[in-house]
Amino acid sequence: MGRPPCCDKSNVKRGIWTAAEDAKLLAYVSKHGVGNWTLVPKKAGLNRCGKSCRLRWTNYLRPDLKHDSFTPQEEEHIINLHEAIGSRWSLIAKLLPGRTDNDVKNYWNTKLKKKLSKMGIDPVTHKPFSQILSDYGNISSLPSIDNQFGFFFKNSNNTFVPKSEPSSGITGLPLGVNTYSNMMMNPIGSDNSTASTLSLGIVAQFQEINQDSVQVQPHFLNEVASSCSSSSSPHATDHQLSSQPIFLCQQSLHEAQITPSSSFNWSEFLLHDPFSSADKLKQEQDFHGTMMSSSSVIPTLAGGSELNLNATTRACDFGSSAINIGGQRNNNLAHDQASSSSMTSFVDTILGQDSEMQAAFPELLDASFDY
DNA sequence: AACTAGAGCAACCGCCAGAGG
DNA sequence: ACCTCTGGCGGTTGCTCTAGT
Repeated sequence: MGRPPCCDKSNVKRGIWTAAEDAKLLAYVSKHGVGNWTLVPKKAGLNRCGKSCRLRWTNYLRPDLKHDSFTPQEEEHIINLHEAIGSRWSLIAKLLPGRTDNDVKNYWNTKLKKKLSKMGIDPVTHKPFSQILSDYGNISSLPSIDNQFGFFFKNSNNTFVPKSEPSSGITGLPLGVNTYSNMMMNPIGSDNSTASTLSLGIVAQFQEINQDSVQVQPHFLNEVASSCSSSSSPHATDHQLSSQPIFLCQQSLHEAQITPSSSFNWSEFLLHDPFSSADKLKQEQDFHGTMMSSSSVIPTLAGGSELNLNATTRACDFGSSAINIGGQRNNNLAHDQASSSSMTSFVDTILGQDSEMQAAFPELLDASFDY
């Protein structure tokens, strides 16, 4: 028959661990290392289930764990990763040194979900609520400009209402959220504005980058694409990603107009009140700066194939860097680079390692990833 | 001071894939 | 081949603390 049960669950202690128990477990693991967890409680003199010991060790006692609060960079990273791969906490935690899946999961559930909701962003799809509504065809009858901006909040009746604060156009729009999928799902419309022209060029370049990138990093892009498109097409295939026209959805003129404002930085948004007047002013300035500098930004995106991996990294760098595709960084570029450089380089490192792995194990390229 | 609601977090639950007998 | 267990994972629960009334 099979193995004996790891413990008698009816006779093991449960609940909060005491300091003495922690000390015993710590002493044992420090001396013998982690091995068969079913043997650990017996050898360590603990009246606990092995599973409970493993959990206590991995979530609390491990010496490499951080026990301080999450940094803004980690916060941004979690959001971006969640947008890219969903609630795969163990994966996300592996990209956050010193954090456990439980830490990340708790932080998401207690703070980040609420934060996103307050910002008018659906924490599941990472899309503005307005876009979700429009996806369901409920927004077409609503008038003009407010509908662009995802500033829908739940009222006391638990229904979404637009924020009453007048919008100046681009102000406070958290459109960097889901930049990748916004580009896929919110292609530029048919107006003749500078913004639209700008974005058309960007989307075209993004399409080019995207196609090349599929050749370079299919596994990576598949993962991102399948996740980002989960709300509307949860089972998007590689074929859909690589060959389907980018202009998948008919979008309203209003939504087309806002695309250039995909100049958004999580750190800025999360750390500041998005509706404060100071931030509004700053964001307006950013937007104007973007528009003024856009013509010089676009050519930098039109690199050859050697650029594409990096460009894809930028585009799918699930965050501040992704905004670069949107014809922007703005006047705060230097500041942002300084503040997020460690995270960006970290992501670049991860992606670089991924590329190396792909090169070393080309058979992985043929593997299907069904999330 | 007492009560309540919400936040934060540690721990448990249940499922799954893989491994051992 | 089959059964059972382990280890790992994501989801959920429940306890503790704190702020508000």
